[in-house]
Amino acid sequence: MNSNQLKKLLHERSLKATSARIELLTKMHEFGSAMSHTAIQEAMEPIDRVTLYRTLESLREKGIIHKTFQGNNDAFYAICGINCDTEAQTHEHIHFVCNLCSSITCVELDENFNNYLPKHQIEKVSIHISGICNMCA
Amino acid sequence: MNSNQLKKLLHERSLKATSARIELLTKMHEFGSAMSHTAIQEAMEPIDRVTLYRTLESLREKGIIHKTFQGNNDAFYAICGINCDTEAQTHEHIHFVCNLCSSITCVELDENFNNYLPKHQIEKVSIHISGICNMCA
DNA sequence: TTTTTAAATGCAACATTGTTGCAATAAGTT
DNA sequence: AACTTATTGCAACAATGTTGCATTTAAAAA
Repeated sequence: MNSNQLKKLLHERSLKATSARIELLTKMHEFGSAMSHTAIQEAMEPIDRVTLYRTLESLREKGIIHKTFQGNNDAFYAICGINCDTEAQTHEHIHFVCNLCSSITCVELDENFNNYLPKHQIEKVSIHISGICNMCA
Repeated sequence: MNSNQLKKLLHERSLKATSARIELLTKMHEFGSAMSHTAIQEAMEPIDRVTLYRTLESLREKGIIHKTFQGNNDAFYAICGINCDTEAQTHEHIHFVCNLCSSITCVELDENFNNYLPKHQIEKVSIHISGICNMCA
């Protein structure tokens, strides 16, 4: 995804195509899988911490990236529609974290979880799985 | 679970039966479902913050409680074997968070996730589901 | 029961992470 | 090019988590 495509995407979601946003999305795209907040911060150095928080939040609000947690309190982020096979702005998926290469694969989830939770109304599902991915196995 | 049972449990795991540990486990047991770190801190007032961190960590290390994250960075904790239907010290389950009453139900997970992730070696699964629980529905 | 000893606590100080307000800057519009 | 508004960068603050150390407490030994 080049700079012009990113600008178009940002404009579609009524966000200005600022250098911080373009750089962030480019870095995440290059990285190829989900990145932790810490990893993003390092990759964006010497960006202002506050700007990074606000940049991530604006992109998340507009559904361009999504945010999850994986067993510790370092949030991680993935580009929607690049790491994930869906166009929906909100969607559920399995995050598979490889314990060897640390890559995070997003897998769509379509199973009916009501089998497990009868009478529960399910509004949001997030699944985190870790192990060894097919590349590392 | 009374104080003597708790003392026995702590001794079995080579932990001293200190008042902080007994009080914490009693409060969590009374509460009935998983509690966030914030909720625990409030319930334990005026406990020293450091002591609470260390108490939670020691109980977690010995598999008496477990720790997970649910969409934000306020960790939550549940007593293993009380909130969960298993004796294993490490186990996988679905956490169902009710958006109305905020209770957290643990549901055992036994599905074969390799159906979703062919060739992946799955070591750890954590699932977070939120919605409306059967009590609130 | 008293003494011993090792673990756990409480405090202070520090480190890290996340937030708010505001003036300066940059993006998109006219 | 000038205008308008979102975004940035900084400073200050707030909240969360960690470390070292002297004191206290729990459990074991005498």
